[in-house]
Amino acid sequence: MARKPMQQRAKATVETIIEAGFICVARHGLQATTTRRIADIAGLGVGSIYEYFDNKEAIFTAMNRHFMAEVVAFVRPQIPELVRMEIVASVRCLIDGIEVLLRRNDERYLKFVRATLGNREAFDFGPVRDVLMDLLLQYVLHHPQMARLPDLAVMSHLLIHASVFIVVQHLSEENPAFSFAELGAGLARMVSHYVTMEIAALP
Amino acid sequence: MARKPMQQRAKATVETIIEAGFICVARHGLQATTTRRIADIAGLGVGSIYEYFDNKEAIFTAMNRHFMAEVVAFVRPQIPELVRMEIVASVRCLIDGIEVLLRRNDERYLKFVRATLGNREAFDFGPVRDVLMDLLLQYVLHHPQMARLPDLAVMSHLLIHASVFIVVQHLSEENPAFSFAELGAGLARMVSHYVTMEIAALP
Amino acid sequence: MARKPMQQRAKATVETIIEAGFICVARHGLQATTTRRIADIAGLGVGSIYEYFDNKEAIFTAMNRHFMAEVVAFVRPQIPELVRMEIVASVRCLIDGIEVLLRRNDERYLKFVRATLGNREAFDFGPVRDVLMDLLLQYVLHHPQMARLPDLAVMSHLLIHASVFIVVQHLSEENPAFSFAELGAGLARMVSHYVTMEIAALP
Amino acid sequence: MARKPMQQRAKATVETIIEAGFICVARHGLQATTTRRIADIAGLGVGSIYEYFDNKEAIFTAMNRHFMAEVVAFVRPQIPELVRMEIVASVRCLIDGIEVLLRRNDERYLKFVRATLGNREAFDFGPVRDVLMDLLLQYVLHHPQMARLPDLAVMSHLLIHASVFIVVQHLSEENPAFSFAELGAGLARMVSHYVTMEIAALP
DNA sequence: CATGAATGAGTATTCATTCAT
DNA sequence: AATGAATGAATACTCATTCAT
Repeated sequence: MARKPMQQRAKATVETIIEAGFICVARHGLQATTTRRIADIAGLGVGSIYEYFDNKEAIFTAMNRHFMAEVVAFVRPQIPELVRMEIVASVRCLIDGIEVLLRRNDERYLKFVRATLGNREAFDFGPVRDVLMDLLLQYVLHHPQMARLPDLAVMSHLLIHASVFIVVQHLSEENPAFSFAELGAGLARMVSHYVTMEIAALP
Repeated sequence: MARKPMQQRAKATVETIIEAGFICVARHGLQATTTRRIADIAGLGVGSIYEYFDNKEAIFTAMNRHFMAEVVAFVRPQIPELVRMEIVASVRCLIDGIEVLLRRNDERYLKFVRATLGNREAFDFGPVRDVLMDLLLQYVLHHPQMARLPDLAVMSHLLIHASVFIVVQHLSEENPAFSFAELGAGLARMVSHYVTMEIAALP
Repeated sequence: MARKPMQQRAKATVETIIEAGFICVARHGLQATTTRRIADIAGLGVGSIYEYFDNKEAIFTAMNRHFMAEVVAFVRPQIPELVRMEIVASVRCLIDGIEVLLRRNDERYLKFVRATLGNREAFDFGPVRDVLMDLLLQYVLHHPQMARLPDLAVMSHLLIHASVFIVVQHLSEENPAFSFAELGAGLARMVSHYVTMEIAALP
Repeated sequence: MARKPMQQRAKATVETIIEAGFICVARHGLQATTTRRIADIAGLGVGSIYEYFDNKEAIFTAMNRHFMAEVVAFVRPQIPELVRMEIVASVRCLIDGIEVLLRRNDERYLKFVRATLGNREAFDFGPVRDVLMDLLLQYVLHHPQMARLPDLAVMSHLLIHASVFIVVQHLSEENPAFSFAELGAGLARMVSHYVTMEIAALP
């Protein structure tokens, strides 16, 4: 059983392991990310990993948590600003920020997301979905006419999931047929039109 | 080196192996799909697999090819009909058909897609993307006003990729918050509104 | 999952592994008997062991079964003769035979018994206890006055268990204070006296 | 190198560790008794164990010594009484006492004996054998006719070893076919009869 | 004295792949 | 063409022991 880190040094070690995990996945892929390799990158013995993690899976879980927390920490403070913008601007602003975040540190996070996308356990999208839902809710509160949109639940789910996948997918493309900015613009416009039309259709 | 199957019997064996692959992934997951298990399900010796496939990866590639071909074979004949429908009806018709296809044989294909989604090599989306692009192109040819839409390339890419992911994602959900039909309807409406708005905006 | 050996060659391999197990325990002790060492001694790759045994424990179980079967195969055919002898002669005859058996092949079996004595799973004494019980029963049938002995069940259990342990214990002694023959004689005399006294005490 | 505990507190710590060892073996078995677990149970850091013991083996040795000393401390004071009894009574009295001792503290000692029986190093029977030999010697001195028994050395060795094993074996049995008291009685009677017969046979 | 963080050799087990029959 | 026995590199995980603080 993994110990709870009690000393300051131990806390740092945990961080080191998680970071080594990201580096390893980025460099070698999920499959080739072995406990030994993580330990090597972290500059630790294999055993040290098991001082803090019950098993390999737990490292991935921690990595996911770490990443999701970072995204949330990036998005949440911007919500007040984002809700005041027009839809197109808001979406673009958000997406551009996300791109920067995903590309930081040699695309560490981007590669992690790509690698774990298929893996329900390793990739738990929850916290980010929640903050995006929150953003959307706040947006609606600032734009009351949107509150009357039908199927808001369905559409927001659809929008959020699709966006995440589209973004990851595009950022992963080696030779994309068009720029990320164009993608963002397209996404924004689609949302905007949808809202406009639906509201216009309301009695 | 795996020989090219020349005889009728050999072709059948290859098919048997591919089918065993799908069954195995569906039953035990990608990780637990070993050559031995595939051979067992196929009722063959392990060695026999290597008569027809260079390595395990090649089986997955063949499975992907097989699956994609099936989707294409399902979509292509419907194109003439689909292009004559309204956007909403067309999208819904297509998506409903896809659902049936993915759920056939104990969700064999759905489980395969889900399992290989993160894997760029095992999941090569190409042929399906092409037939969908083709459908879209034909659709535009039948609805000339759409030809003037700006960013058609971007938007079709966006639409197709997002749809595929959204569909797989929703079908994988254990307790979806809304029905697949609602999802299809939402998707269709979004596309429809987008087209309407953009065309209206044209000079 | 370990395969059932289907070919002749496979059967031989299973035997080889079991024998290697005995050699390894004899040479290095139970603790140091690793799957790799067994494989090395057997002249096989590690993997081959797992073709026929689910896990390491299963090898020990098979070894125990093999050993017990050998003891039984040694004792059972002698029962007809043993039951016709006097108690002292019968016990001595049996015990001397057992010594030879245990000392065969560099004391392979003796060392195995010694090593696994404490291990309820690895050392399942059952089959030997049964054949000894059988011998005792037959003996009683040939010496009807013994049938009237009280506590026959208790005493036979006591006798058998004690004998096994005493024998193993003595054979394991580096510098025994007295010979194995003396031990056997003592054991025999004790049994004999007990029977004589108890029968004499009967009404 | 572990220091010799010089202070009172250190002595107590050593005792704590030994007791933790017994608890750990009783709870989790020999295999699962790790230094870490012992330290946890003792409420110490792992490192502290190595202040007092050179290695893990040394803990087991100390535990064995502790246990054997306890048995000796239990038996020795009773010798004067035991030697004055009849054989049957004496044996029963002794054995019943041993049972109580082994069952104390959740069968701590019984479980320890069972676990280490096969292990020559961890289970050194010496001190107990010596006190039992002493008891036997004193007994003979009080019953001078016994002094003329032939093979006294052999028989006492046989008796003592068999008894120890039989007792442990029976106490370990989940569903014993007969009670411990019956076993003790049987053992006592066997010894008694043996002595009677042998003495009667003397010239 | 006491600690717990760090270690790394060692272990059982898996599985894609080969190859003699 | 077909097989299944054999392989061994690779992997996750353990745990006695050390040592800096």
